[in-house]
Amino acid sequence: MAWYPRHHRDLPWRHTRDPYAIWLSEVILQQTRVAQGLPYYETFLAAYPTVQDLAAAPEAEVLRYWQGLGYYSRARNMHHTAQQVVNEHGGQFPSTYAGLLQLRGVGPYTAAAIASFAFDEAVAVLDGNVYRVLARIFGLHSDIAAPSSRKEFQALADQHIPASTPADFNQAIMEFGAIQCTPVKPDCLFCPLQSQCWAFQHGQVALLPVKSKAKASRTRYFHYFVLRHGDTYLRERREKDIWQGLYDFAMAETTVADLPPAELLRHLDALGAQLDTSQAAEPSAAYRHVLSHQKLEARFHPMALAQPLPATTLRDLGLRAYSADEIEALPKPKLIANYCSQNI
DNA sequence: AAATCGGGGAA
DNA sequence: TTCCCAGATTT
Repeated sequence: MAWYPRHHRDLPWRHTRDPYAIWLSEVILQQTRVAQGLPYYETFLAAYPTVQDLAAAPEAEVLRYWQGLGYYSRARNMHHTAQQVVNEHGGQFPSTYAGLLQLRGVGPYTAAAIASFAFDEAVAVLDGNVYRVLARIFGLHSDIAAPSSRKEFQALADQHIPASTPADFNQAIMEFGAIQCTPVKPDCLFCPLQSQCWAFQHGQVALLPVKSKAKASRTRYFHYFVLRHGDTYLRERREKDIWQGLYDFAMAETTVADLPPAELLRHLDALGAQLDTSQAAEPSAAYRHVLSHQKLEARFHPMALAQPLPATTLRDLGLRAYSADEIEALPKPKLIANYCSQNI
């Protein structure tokens, strides 16, 4: 806490005690670097200055602002919680850790952050930074990827947070982890905790924290049918799997790289699509896209419809026609946004 | 307890 | 490539 005032970054959410703004920043920053989340925080606060504004917005608009930030359930949960706060709490956020924990998308970390920053409750935050700082200083070798380790670290953090200045403690320990006690090449030479740090004293800084490795990701092959009629394109809203609530195209998925021509025809047949073969185009090159647990390889097949698909077919398949302007306003996965910006 | 859910930056 | 980021929810 002595280190913090001289080294911390000046970040906008540190200048407010508005639980709404703090909640917004914390949700945006979940599994997200400050540099990546910062512009989104400014955008959201400008678009929705109050929780009432956010609650009144259409979900697709919220997702559109969130586009590119990833983990889209955060945006859907955030929108739901805004409506919950307005409708069930009279527009006021719960003022305790336990109350905040009841909100959708607010877990132990976020509840502790809001409770301490907005309401001075003495609950310790436990994020990636805190795990790392505690593991090194106290020489804890428990696997931080294992859920069972949480209790041990949480108890240690709770044991050290001062009841009088919990917000300062939480800000300081996270900032210390982000700037000084970094994952790789921490600045031990100029560290104020050098003499008290178990890892430094035992030459194990690089070995802590212990974290088991994530399993290898699988590769998926997406074949998108970019069905155009005139200047409209057929799009679908994803309802499950990745990218829920975002819009892409009708598609087929395979476990190998190629979609056999016969299978392509079968899918088009299922759509009942009559194609304008005079405007036939080759499928695009592969667009590669990497997620935490999946590698995606997508090819886009642009096709012109000779006539619009029947309304019943569109409804059954969950498709709708959109103009280029409407497409711009739809929330899209980064992969799809990349394709659209180049081809539509 | 393990799996799932994005995207980007740094080394 | 690999790691990891102000984690939460579902299975």
